[in-house]
Amino acid sequence: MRVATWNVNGVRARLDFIRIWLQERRPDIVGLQEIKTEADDFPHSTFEELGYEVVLHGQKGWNGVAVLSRLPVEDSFRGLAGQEEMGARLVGASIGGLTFATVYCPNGKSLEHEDFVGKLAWLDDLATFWSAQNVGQGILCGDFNVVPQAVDSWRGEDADGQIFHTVEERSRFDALLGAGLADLFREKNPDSRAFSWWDYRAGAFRFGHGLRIDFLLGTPPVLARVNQVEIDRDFRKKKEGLTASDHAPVIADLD
DNA sequence: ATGACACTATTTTAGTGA
Repeated sequence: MRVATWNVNGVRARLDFIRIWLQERRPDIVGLQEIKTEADDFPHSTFEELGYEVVLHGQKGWNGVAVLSRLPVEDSFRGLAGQEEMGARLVGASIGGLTFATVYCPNGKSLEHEDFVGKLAWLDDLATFWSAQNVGQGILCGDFNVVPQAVDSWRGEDADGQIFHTVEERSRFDALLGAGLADLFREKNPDSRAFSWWDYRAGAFRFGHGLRIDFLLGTPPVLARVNQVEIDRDFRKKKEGLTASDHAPVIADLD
């Protein structure tokens, strides 16, 4: 089974690019973030034609998440209770004995902004939500907007304390790990300096100025099934003249 | 220090992103 997470930065603007990726990589289950559309404007037919069922939690213009599955979806859930005012940022489903959820965590804007406090609260509620599910085989994936360790930032320790790199944000990420979730990429690639996001501006991608903020987190039974995890850096580049998202997909292959 | 690029919205400029 192949699973993946990808912040696509607009599903409608990215549709032809996503189609190429799905046909080339053939994932079974995908968590998408920043689809930036409500359900009425979602390109349902494109995914049906490619063989995917869609579980969607969208809103107009901003945020929005979806799960794509080639396997039958047995059950689904949308939204993080009590956090509705933060937008459409969580969706999940039971698929093939797996609880698969994907999230687009709030950005926080700046350390002084009220949204930063909201980001921390949202992450607290996410950990509470996940723990309450008592998940056996489970994956929680998405764009967490947190850089877990210095090695995950192109600026290394020089970025410590900046937004995405604060003790407060890192402690929330660590709480998810403490709740039994493993960072699948880091487990399989303990020493890699690898990024999943690069700014569109200033040639950040070619200069290697990136961050690792997109994760596939898995419960212990899932970790035991993982063969390999990779960041699909090739799909951060233009394809057939089409503009890429500023995030690369992260892919894991499970037994 | 600032901005750089890309997306969306009853678009023609502004807000957001990380």
